[in-house]
Amino acid sequence: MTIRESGEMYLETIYVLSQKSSAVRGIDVGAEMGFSKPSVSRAIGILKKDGLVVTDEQGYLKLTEEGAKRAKLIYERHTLLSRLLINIGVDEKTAEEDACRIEHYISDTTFDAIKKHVKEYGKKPDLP
Amino acid sequence: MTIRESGEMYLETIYVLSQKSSAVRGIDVGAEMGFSKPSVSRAIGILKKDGLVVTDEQGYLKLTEEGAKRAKLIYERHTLLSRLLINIGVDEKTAEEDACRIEHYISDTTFDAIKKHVKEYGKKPDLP
DNA sequence: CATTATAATTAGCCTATGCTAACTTGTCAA
DNA sequence: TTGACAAGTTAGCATAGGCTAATTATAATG
Repeated sequence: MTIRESGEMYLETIYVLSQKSSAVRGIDVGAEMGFSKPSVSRAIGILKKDGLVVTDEQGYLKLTEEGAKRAKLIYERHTLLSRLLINIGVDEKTAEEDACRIEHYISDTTFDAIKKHVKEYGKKPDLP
Repeated sequence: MTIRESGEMYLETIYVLSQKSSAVRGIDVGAEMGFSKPSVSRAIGILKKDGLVVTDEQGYLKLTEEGAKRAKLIYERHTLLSRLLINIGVDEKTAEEDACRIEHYISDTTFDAIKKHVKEYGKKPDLP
């Protein structure tokens, strides 16, 4: 089964948190996303079942290779979309928020176009 | 209650069909959207309850003033989004499809920015 | 007028995805 | 060792929004 918007958001959140700390727990994901523990528990269960996330010996969440690949893709979409919006004059906060909602619905084609556009017209330096 | 993505799509579809024909029925909406009659029936029931759609004496669907206002807003988003995507190099078909999915998630702020951008850089003539 | 086709509705199922309440588990400190 | 708190899980509820099957209502035709 293909993961959905919700699953993508969880995956992306785990990815982002993993970059700040190697010790990411469900509770941290929930705190970041503003969701309850049971919601996180179930969502992560699905990601595990789909082979995108595992729990290490200490009980911390780790993305599998496939999970990391997918998360990066989503995060890249997020970043690029955000920059596109900023390029056309949207303030950063709003761009960030809108990118978050829109990122799940963009086709690869549009994604490529945005990538190209941001490369050509981007005023923002590359993020780390 | 505020209508959601689904409700917006139904509303927009009724609006678009109403421009081609003044005799729009539930079945036409279903055909256009690829949804079953019961799905349409329920969705339209909600739009009616929300005062956005009514049925005229002949049983045809009509948007109320409020319904038409909302539908136009959504459709305008659709159109502008589509043009933005075309402007940055996405082919028309994909732009159309993506706009359809994204249109429900754009903030007013971003919408205004897109409007401005399309006005300045738009290569496409105004649609009717 | 009766039959048939078309449209709409009702009943009820399914999945996704949020929630609370309650239980379990594991760690840590008194 | 035990008690307590934090993290995770389970059970079960709600809503949104698809679906099929079956019914009802309306319109058109032999």
